[in-house]
Amino acid sequence: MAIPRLLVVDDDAEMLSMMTQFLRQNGFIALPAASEDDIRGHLDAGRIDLILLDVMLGDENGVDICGRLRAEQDVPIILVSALSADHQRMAGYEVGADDYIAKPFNPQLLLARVRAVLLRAQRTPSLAYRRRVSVFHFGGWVYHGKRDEVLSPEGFQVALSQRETALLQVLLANPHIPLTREEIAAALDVTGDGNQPEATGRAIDVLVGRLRTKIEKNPKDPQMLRTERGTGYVFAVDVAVTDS
Amino acid sequence: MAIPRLLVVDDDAEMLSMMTQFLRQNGFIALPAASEDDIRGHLDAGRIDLILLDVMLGDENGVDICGRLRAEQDVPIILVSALSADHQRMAGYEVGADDYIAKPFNPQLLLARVRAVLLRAQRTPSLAYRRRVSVFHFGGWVYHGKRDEVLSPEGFQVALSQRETALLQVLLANPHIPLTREEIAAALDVTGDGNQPEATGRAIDVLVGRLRTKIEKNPKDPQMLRTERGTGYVFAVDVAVTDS
DNA sequence: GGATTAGGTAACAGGCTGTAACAGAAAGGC
DNA sequence: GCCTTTCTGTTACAGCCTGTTACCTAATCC
Repeated sequence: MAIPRLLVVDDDAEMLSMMTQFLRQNGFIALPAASEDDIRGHLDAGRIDLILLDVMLGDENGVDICGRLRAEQDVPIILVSALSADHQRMAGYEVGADDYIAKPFNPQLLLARVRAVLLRAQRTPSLAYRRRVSVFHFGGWVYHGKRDEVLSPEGFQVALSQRETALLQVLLANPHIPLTREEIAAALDVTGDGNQPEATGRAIDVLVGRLRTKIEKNPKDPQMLRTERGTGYVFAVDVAVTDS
Repeated sequence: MAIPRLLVVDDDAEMLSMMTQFLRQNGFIALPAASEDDIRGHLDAGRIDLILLDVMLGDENGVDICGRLRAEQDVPIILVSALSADHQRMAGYEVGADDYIAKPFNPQLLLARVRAVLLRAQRTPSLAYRRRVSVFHFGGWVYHGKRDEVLSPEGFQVALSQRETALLQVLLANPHIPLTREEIAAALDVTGDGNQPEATGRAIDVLVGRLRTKIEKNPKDPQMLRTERGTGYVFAVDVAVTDS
């Protein structure tokens, strides 16, 4: 993939400058925009791989804009907002946003989400769609998105719980990319109901352990779902996706 | 789907403001209107996905307006009224309203009904109409709406109770869309007599279980009528609709 | 090596779901 | 009207799922 081109939309000039600079420092092409007209101009002018769209745009509403853009195009959109209230979050997803980040955000989290959305978008417009139609191959294993079936290299069907399946989907969408526990929790909630992820607890650790017992030959020495000490976890296998 | 555009019609300014604000907070585009002329203006001006129509409009009658609109267009209509007397309710349905809500209503119930009606409307003008004329194919099964007959992939006719049939219709109208128990109950009541859905009880769970024993090859491991833990149920099959 | 910190996981508890059993309601049949 | 059958909601119980806690081991730092 060529360098991803991001369109950053915010009506606060300082915020806009800060975000574009940060994204450029991290290897992206970041273009600033301040209004829906700006966005449309950029979309007409050239390739845009992802839009980072502020929810509060003066008297305009980012959610509405997102809805209108999505009705016309398949460009991935991440909504950014100072309001982290759940209903807002849900409104964003209903409109077809690919992800949702609350301000103030952790810069690393922003990068991780941008990368995750770009990776997903490389192949198909929406994760939900992909789940319905795709088959994932990884390390001899097969995951049928349509049937939620997991087949071992030997051809045995393995039963995963809903939460384990969701984790596997997150990993399949982000192979070779280290994910923090927070990122995983956030991604799981995207797939699910959008609750604020819990601050404490070892839920992700335990979930990872449970998935390992089911898909790792030797869970004590995991080959695919590796620990990145001090960081989180990595899905260290190549993933191939086919239709059907 | 883009953000649903709702037209809220009420001659009480305070009520109108309250409802539009609440709907906007929940991610909808809510447009206010106070008269039949207002409604026609909006309908001519742009897309309207659903009309929330107060029955008492000064000297006008929402039921009459509903009848006239429906004679001309297929826009879904939910009637809202302070009078919950049964004859009023029936008058509403005879006129072609898609649902009927009594004031004062539970806000969450309003949302559930709005969503249910929108979901149904996504595919077809009216469920009643579709039932009369359509044949549904899903996972090898066939449901003849006209005759209320269900045929298994092997061609055997399967007898469903009234309630089971109603549930199947709701599922056929919403494939791949997770439905909460409340949404299912509301949709069933629309199909039925419009009773307030019971707050407690596991009626939907049991109903789902009963339908599973009849249309799932292995009810213990359902492939079509899937559980969405913490949410509700999803009809996870593609549905094809043909005339005849 | 010893101390400290991070990660793995067994055990537990609470919540959610499936379902058998029961009872009241509705619909026929006589 | 009375009985039978069918339908459907409620209840209770069992089992699964999942987050928390606590303890242990492994890695890291000094």
